[in-house]
Amino acid sequence: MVDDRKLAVLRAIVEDYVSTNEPVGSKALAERHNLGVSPATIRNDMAVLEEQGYIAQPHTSAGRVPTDKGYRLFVDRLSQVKPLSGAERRAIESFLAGAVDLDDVVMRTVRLLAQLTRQVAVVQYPTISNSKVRHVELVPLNEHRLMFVLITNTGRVEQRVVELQEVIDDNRVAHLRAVLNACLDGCGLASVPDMVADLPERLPAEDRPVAATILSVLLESLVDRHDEKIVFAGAANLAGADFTVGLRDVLEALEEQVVLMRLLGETSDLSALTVRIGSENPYTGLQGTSIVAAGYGSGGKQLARLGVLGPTRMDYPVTMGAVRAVARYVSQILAAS
Amino acid sequence: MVDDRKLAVLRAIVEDYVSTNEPVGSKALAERHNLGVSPATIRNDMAVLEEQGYIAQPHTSAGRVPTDKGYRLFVDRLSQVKPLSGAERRAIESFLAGAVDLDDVVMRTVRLLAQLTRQVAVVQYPTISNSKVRHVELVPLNEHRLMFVLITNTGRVEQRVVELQEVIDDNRVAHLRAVLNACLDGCGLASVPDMVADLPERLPAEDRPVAATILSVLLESLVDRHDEKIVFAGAANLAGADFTVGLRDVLEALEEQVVLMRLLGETSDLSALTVRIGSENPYTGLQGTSIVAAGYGSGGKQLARLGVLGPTRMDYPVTMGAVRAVARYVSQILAAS
DNA sequence: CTTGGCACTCGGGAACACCGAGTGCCAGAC
DNA sequence: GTCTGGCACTCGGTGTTCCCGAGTGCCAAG
Repeated sequence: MVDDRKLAVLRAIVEDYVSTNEPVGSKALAERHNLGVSPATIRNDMAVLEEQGYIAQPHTSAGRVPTDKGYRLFVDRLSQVKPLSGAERRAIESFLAGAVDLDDVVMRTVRLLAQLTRQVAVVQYPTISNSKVRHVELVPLNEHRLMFVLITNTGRVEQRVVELQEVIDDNRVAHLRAVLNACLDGCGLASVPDMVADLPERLPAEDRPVAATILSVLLESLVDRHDEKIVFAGAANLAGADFTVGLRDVLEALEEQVVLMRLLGETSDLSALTVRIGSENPYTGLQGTSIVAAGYGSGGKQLARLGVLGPTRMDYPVTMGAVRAVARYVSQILAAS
Repeated sequence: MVDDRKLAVLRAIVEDYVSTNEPVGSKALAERHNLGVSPATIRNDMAVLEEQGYIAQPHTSAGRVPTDKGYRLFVDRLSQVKPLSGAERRAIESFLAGAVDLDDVVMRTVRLLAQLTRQVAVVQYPTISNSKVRHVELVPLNEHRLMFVLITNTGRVEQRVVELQEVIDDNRVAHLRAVLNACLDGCGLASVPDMVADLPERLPAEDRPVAATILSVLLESLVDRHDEKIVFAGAANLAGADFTVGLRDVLEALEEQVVLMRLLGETSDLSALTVRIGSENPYTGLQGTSIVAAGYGSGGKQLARLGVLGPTRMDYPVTMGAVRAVARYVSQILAAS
């Protein structure tokens, strides 16, 4: 039985605990929020909430602290995403507008998010498999080597050096380049393997070995980048917050691309604002932390995700507002470029 | 007056303090190292060393701790760089050998160094101004836009999107590309501005506005990257070590490209192994840390620097050995590619 | 110059008492 | 039935005191 007042009490507990970082007691609650009832009544409610697992006592005779389950209820039913102030929105806009290329967009985004939320920001590079080929370039470096550059419509550039078995002159390179571009231009990266499967047969016999070498490198570069690149910033913000779990574990997780990847990405719905609270998180070592993430991408299609990581005890409405806003602005920027 | 025995005492103090992280007293010294004299004698020596500023007492009636000046003397005169073990060398080699491009080399290097030294590793991307142009590519994106790509001999790729005022067809792009490459191929980046200064005049009048736009972007991309890119890894290693100064300051410094840059780069001699100890370091907030850095680069020429940052109380011989070894191997890898 | 002896210092840990915020429970009021 | 004031109880955190021992400086003798 969870009536309205109990929910109000839970909300008050979460809010107070988030702002003070100290277990909150019945008396303080009655004073700071006008719930219209006495501390004793609140105590009764708290006893019920505790029994149901929404709050807990660090030890007897201390105030209550929200549990992960309590935060979850708070996020789901008791709070609203808090929109940013006008000044903040303008700051985001002007800060992101100055970006010169994709790297720059990502770097600015992650810093912005870290600064805005005063927490650790994490940004995944746009997933290559959702992008399309905009151009393929072959650049001869010397007789036996050429550099292969793949440019996608998200502005991403993949480069590889290809070692060739035989000498190849500029004309043949130009021809290969033309064939490749004709074949791949505008084609989704996911379908590249299909498109190039029969390509060698359509070339003069002499060019086939070279083409095969290049294609293998091309395909490899696609697979390779399946381990998506992820960057983070704002680690300094961890220093202030004291984690129940060691700071070391958190820092280690942050440097593990794979872990970060799954933190952001392991969700079915890319577009929604997802919140993962404390133990909902699959990784030990990140038990005391929550993740707020959102998808972003150009043209309505979600390409990748970004988010922040902070202590479970975070201001969810504000954090969610910041993440959502940044995701939207980045999407705009990407769509425009 | 610093006789040999006093130096031996200082060395013993540094070694013991580094390994135990506790102020070291005269008795312990006499036991652990066979200096052939009694604790009382050592006390006298210690009193002299303290007076000269090489060691200090955290408080009366505690052991001695090396000062920055003491570490400096130790590094300069009392220790030798410790070579890596064969196993470590092989590990480095095989780990770096798998790199596919410049980004990958840098990323692997920084991780390797962090793991090897158990400290924070910092790697600067090869300085573009020491590189040469290998190829310039212009890729039409649509009628009003083209992507400009600059490839250097260090494998670095700079890309910019150029917005044009007028429609430009493929033939004119091809022509421009040819002219640009003819003019710039093999030319050092530093001399690019000179080389292109009179280029517009050598083109047909109709192409001049377009060329000017492209060139301005080109020049800007050179200047822009003067704020060199720097990456770090191993922040988790900071969690263990307790700094006299706050961990937060260190993390903040690490995320400030400019600060890192100067930490690594502010030295005249690129090739030497440089060590900056505690307060020798210009930045408050990094007082309790030391930096060990070395230059690296392909073909005997130093292109950039790499190093590690750790508590002043670090094992200098081992750290220096690791930094030197990694710098050498990276140079080899770069030279080969 | 080195050494053993000796008195002195002082940080850090253990033991202890105390305070007060906070709780649970109960009887009475609305 | 629900709320409220009262009351006894708990217990973490803080401040105090005390003591120990590592370490020192100094001095006189070898």
